[in-house]
Amino acid sequence: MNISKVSKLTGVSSKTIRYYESINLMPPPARAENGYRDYSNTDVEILKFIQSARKMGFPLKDVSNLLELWQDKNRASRDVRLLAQSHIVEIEGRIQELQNIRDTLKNLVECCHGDDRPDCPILNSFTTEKDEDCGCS
Amino acid sequence: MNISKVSKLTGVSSKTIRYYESINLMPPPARAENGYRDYSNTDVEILKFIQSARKMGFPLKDVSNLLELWQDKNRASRDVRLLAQSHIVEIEGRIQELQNIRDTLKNLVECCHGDDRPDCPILNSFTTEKDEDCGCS
DNA sequence: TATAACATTCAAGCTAACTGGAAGGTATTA
DNA sequence: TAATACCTTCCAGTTAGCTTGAATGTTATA
Repeated sequence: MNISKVSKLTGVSSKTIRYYESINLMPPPARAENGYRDYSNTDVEILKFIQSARKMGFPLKDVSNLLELWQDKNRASRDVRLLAQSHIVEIEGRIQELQNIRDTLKNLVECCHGDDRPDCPILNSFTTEKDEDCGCS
Repeated sequence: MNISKVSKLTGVSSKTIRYYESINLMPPPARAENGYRDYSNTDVEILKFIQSARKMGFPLKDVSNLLELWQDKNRASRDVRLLAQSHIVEIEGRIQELQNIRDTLKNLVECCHGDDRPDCPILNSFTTEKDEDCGCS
């Protein structure tokens, strides 16, 4: 199976597949007589695995760990669980941060008359320190 | 006021202050006789403004727009409001994405016995396509 | 007076995860 | 046989937002 076939099957671009190989995330595939990469079904499975983990937001470094665990017959599910849990914690932190920002901005937007007048509570909030609540709600 | 003073006042490192100047985000400050940068109170205000906007998650490009609006006496608060609103939309999208990922992962973690056994639903979910719900909840 | 702690510029490096392009070989289709 | 659509490698560029370092000059402190 050549690279573009795999690309179609997995949704990963050929460039990216070669990139994953270059950083040792994927094992180097077999080569056909003409020197083309020749992928097996196992290779495709690996790539699909990588894709799934990426879609779950795991960075490549974590994906690499997960791959190792996946291929380790003696792995403890605990290890994977721990990795997933710490990933969850990290994600929740980011969600929290974004929610704080959103809430503040929403508050400010509500206070902004949003017309031709130059007076703008959003901009004001960037210059005057203190609570982010404009008290208009 | 030299650069390290400003750095302390604003919490922005000297390096970063120079960087902001180099990308034309900050206006170039006056220079003392020795060639050192000599900042005014206005400069400090500008930097504080930049910091606030950055803390709200605005990318430098948006910060630059906001700065212009801030300094434009004839600005319409509408413009700022629009910028803030589109920023909110973007943030909410990211929150949604992260929440989806978190929910899926949480679900998987709950299904994972997390012990020495090799069978792991988290890893399995990366190989078997279909709904992400493991049905154990 | 020595030295430490500032300041300057310019260039390069970092992180993450790719993407683009050039130069060249191979395979398929008309 | 010609065109086009693949494939290969290797190097460089992208984005965002800084950070590090080198070489050099200035100021403040002991």
